[in-house]
Amino acid sequence: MGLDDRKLAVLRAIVEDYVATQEPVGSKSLVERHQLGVSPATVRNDMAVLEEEGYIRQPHTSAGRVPTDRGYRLFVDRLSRVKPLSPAERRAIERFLVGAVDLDDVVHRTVRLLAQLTRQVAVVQYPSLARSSVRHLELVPISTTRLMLVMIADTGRVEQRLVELPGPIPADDVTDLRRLVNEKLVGTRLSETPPLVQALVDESVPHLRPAMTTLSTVLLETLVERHEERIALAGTANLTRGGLLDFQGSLRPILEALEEEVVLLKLIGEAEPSTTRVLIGDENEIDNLRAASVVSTGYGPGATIVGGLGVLGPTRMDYPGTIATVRAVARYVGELLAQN
Amino acid sequence: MGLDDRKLAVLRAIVEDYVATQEPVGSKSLVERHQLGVSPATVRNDMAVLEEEGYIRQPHTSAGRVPTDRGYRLFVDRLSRVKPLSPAERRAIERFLVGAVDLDDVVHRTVRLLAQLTRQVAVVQYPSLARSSVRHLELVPISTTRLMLVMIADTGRVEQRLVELPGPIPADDVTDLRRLVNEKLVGTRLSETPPLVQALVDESVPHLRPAMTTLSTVLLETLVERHEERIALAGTANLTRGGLLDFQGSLRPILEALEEEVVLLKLIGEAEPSTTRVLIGDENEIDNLRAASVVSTGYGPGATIVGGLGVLGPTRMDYPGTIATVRAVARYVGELLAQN
DNA sequence: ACTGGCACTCGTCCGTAGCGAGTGCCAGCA
DNA sequence: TGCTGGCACTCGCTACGGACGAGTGCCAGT
Repeated sequence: MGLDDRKLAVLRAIVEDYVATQEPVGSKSLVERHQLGVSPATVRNDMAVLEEEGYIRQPHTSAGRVPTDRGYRLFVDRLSRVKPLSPAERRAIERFLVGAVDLDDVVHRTVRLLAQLTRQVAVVQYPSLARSSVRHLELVPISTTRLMLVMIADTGRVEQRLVELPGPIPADDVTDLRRLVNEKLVGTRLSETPPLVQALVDESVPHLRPAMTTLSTVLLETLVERHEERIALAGTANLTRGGLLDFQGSLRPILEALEEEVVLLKLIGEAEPSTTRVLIGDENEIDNLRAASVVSTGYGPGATIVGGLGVLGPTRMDYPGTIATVRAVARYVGELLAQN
Repeated sequence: MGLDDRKLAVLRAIVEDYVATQEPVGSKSLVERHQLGVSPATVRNDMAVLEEEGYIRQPHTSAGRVPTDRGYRLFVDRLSRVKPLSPAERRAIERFLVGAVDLDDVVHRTVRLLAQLTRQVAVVQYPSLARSSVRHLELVPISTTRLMLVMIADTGRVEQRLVELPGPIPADDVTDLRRLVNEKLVGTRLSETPPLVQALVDESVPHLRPAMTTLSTVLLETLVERHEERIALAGTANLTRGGLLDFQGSLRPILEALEEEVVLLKLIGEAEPSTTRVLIGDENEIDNLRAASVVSTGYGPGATIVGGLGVLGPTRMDYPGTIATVRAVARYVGELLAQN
């Protein structure tokens, strides 16, 4: 499949025009809007080749061409540079994130910022517990048979769970329990805690054992199994931009997918270091999202990654701009986290 | 405006048929589907009166009638009884809510349940802090100049905030601070704390005063001003049911409104004891939601109310069924909270 | 290898016509 | 007075058809 430079230029032009106008682009308007230096007829020949190779297609016989998912893929991989951010955007990011007091606050501001800048649906994963370490465990007596377990992670995440003890327990024992779990668990990565928690039970003195057993169950449940990941979402209203043209007329499947945490995690939770992942249309494993594209990346203090964030929009999106924005936001959030 | 019994029966029939079929209903099909005991011509006369009074209208000259917001209002107020729940629904509610371990868990399960049962968008407000009392305040040292403040409310809500101290502080002082704030604040309603917090600063011994001042600022910020309310949302995909007929073809304004916490709070946060509030179309103060109806109520342990919940859907909704479900769910949630 | 020319396709945009659901009105009847 | 059957009328919906035009594929010429 010999795609010479001009054919690639034609593809790039088609993608850019289509993204801008939302309308199939024909050979004539292409040569008018771009300095290709050749006639429409030549462009048509190139188009025929591009279509044969599966990079573009005609919605109708007598209409212009539209990029296919494969065309977008080629465009993203080889035909586009990441746009530098405008100073205005840069300022917007700083202004938005300065003044966050809280991890919750950071996440909420970030997701709104992303939605606003990209004008698409934004998704931000809270710092993953699996990638966090225990900073402190607190046990707060609620009544004689109830404790509130509060776990503070080094990433700023705070989780709490009610612990229903098998029987009443004196205040001194709570102090002991608190000391024991902290001694054992502080500083360890959450993913490595299960054996340590088991050890806590095994090693505990007899009169603490029942309480410790219950506590360990809750610990494992809270820290490892349930709730493990949290997600923030914003900008769903942006799905309605571009009328009903994107998403083949029905937002239903998209909205359904966005309600499933599992799905969202799959989209943005598998971040690898310093990569921006772009999933275009069909490449998406989730059926409901075959008409959408996802741009995602990881974020974290310094070089480590503690979570993912990204945006979801129509396959017809401004990839260079979106990629730039997603990266920039991720970097700023990382810096913000590093300050903790 | 003399609306005799038959005219009311006609209105009721129109509402029921329109809700069921989503199509304007004509005089002929009305007499066929309901035992009104009169001819279509008579029904037509009644319809003319109902239209004159503003309870129904014709989308087009040659089409059947559709209820107006005013018509729905009359229907809800005088023409419908709250449907008893089916045993299946009752079981669904119990099954769904049993096994919740956490306030977070309760809220999430509730909002999903509501969305599923009513097939509409569900909104649940977390127990309002303003209506909660302080159960315990915990201060966890993160570093020598940083504390994590954790507030546990009697409603189960847990809020945390990072406190940046003006200077390093020894562990003993943290203990003192903890004791002082707890002695002063535990048991008081959140809305009554501000003067007490101020008193804490005024009364504190000199060497604790700087730390206490900072702490008091954060306390006031966290507990009273910011974040004060939290909201959970589910079922947005249900907005797409009924094609694009509801909401006059554009989900945009609805989705935008749903992204604003303030708006949602206005919708469901003003609950009064044992009332179910129904807002129909125009009655809604929020412009974006003029095409929608909201059914909401308060919930809480026993007779007290700590928060609101409700659903949002097209004005063309099954009011009796929706009202019944919203009430039932609110009652179950209240019972669940009472167990704490 | 590129270009201009040309025939062809086909979606879009009217304008027209027939259909039919539904109405309003009226005269007649209990 | 209130209900009914009958009837003319409205008007949205669908189908049909023709003009238009953007866009294409192909081919012969440079």
